[in-house]
Amino acid sequence: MTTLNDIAKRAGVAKSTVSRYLNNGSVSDKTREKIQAIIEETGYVPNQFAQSLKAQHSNMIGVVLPRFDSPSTNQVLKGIDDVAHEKGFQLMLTNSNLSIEREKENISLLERQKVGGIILIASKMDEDLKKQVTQLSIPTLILGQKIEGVPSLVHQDYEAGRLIAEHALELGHTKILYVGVTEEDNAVGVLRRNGFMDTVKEAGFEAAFHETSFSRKEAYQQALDYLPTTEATYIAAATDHIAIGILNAANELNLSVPDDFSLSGFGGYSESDYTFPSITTIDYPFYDLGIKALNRIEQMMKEDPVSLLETLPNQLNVKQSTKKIK
Amino acid sequence: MTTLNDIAKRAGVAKSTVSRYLNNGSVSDKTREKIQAIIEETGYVPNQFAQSLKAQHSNMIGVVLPRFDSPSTNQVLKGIDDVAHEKGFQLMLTNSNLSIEREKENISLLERQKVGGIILIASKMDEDLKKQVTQLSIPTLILGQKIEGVPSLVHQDYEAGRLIAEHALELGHTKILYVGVTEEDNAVGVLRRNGFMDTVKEAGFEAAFHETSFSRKEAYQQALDYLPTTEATYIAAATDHIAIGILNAANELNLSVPDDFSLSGFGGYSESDYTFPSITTIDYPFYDLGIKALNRIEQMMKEDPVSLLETLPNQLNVKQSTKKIK
DNA sequence: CTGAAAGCGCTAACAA
DNA sequence: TTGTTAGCGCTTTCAG
Repeated sequence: MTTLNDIAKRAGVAKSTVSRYLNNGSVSDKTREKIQAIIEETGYVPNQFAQSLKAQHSNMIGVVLPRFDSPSTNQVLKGIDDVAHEKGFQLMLTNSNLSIEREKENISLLERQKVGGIILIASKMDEDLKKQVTQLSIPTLILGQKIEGVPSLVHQDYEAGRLIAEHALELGHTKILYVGVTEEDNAVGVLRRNGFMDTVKEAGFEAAFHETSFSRKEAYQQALDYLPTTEATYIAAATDHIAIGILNAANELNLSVPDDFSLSGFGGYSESDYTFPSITTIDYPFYDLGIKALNRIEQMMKEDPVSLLETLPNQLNVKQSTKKIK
Repeated sequence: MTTLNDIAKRAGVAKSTVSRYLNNGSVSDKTREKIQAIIEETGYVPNQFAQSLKAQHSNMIGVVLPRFDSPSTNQVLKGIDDVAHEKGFQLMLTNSNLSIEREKENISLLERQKVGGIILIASKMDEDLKKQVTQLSIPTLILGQKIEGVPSLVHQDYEAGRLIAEHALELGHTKILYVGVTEEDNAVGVLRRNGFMDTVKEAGFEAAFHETSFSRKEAYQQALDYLPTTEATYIAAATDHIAIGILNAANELNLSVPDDFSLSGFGGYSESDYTFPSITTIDYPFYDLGIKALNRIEQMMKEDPVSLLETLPNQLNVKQSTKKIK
């Protein structure tokens, strides 16, 4: 392996000169050329361990993600990765497998690895985790949730709830069922639902509520139970996955969407395009979120000032699964 | 930050003694206890950069994956991650975004990072790449493809093709269309198809062939064209995604699966469970592949001997989309 | 069983 | 502009 020292010897200079060439660049033209030639010839690449040992941190970017098989997370990841690749950052991905304990573990791990920055794609949060994140000495960016005092990028979930509710009301629906998830998830479980419920209430109606999990399978099985008896003409599911589960149950029960009831999701995963009927949803800019995230964490690593909170707008995407009530 | 030196000083011993305590362990009981207490008290954690600088390599495991949004890759990843987490290995994931150039880049990158082992989830391959992999000084394991002389784990794709063909024939179908992909992908484009075609031919029939891409959207659009005129009573798609695309087109055209034609995929992604009708497929053990991969790379890193090639069996999973011909 | 000392490859303060 | 030097935190010989 070629080292700084090798280059220095062959160029007949001190290693600090080579180091300077590599970093600041304050070197005479003559030595510059000499060094350059030798580096090219040998294909020298600096040893990252030595650099990091010296610097006391690496410039990798750590990412904590909730799971590998979430289409939305994968879109975010793709955005992060595209920019990271372009800017030459190395990513260190850690999976917390939907466990809050592993989220904490992963953060500690990235801290120990002394990554330059952390992007936390949040799922569940508790006080412990918030405290841990707040005390981190590494620049940290939260995606999808908020923590007091920590920079974050979030979707406009409350507004998304409103958009879907307005859509349902415009189509003339008044018997409405909202199928949501646990309040432990603030963005999906609380904001979307509140945006939806508030809007329905303001219009003078009341939506029923059913709580399910994020699992498509569970949504499917529960829907088999409640679909036969529900009076709702519009069912708003809190995610596209849940909506797909409900659609599968409707098919199973020989109910037609949107003839028997209208159905919508949230998310804009490409999945909701490929069901039949395709499902009305709110498109979230996941890919853009990833792009923004990496740019922002880079700023933070350079200690540029950044705003604490940025919200990304989303929009209604009307497809085949919703229609005017007769 | 606490260092080895700090511990040594506080314990009144030399740092080499602490190091020995941490590694081999040949230390007197008395010093052992002293050191232990201080380490616990301070929460000391060894500096990985220093360790790696010394060792000239880290014990992270690098993974090269084709893209983030593939359900099968995600399953493999989950298997890899579960074992890695259990065994305390750190993963370094790199995305090659379906580009063979980025595959090469990523491998070089992992080489420069001096990871302890590389798991290459292959997609496309060319001679250059094969050469690069063969010359690697880091233990490397290929998933899903073969390279001469490099350990690999592959699916039984040819056999999978046979299984599906046998199923179609058993149901009495003789007018068969196989919708496949490019031969650049050996496992999916060549082996699956050959297994299928050979079996059909041995039975005395001939299947038609249509080439498409891996994209569900493209499969959908092309199917809109050929479904109205095809004579096939059985369509075998080379992946579940393609099958879903075809199913969507059938829905669009008011064709019924399996009444108008039977349809099958390959892959066993959970997606094929949640369409209506659910799609007959070959279940591949992706998660197990990930588990095996990590165990194997660990062996390789310990320089245990490993077999060069292991093939993982898969099995037919009959669901609602295929039925006996009338 | 333990300590002293060298060195992994790099950076940066200081001196020339 | 350049070289000398010290040191990041750890492991590992080699003596004792």
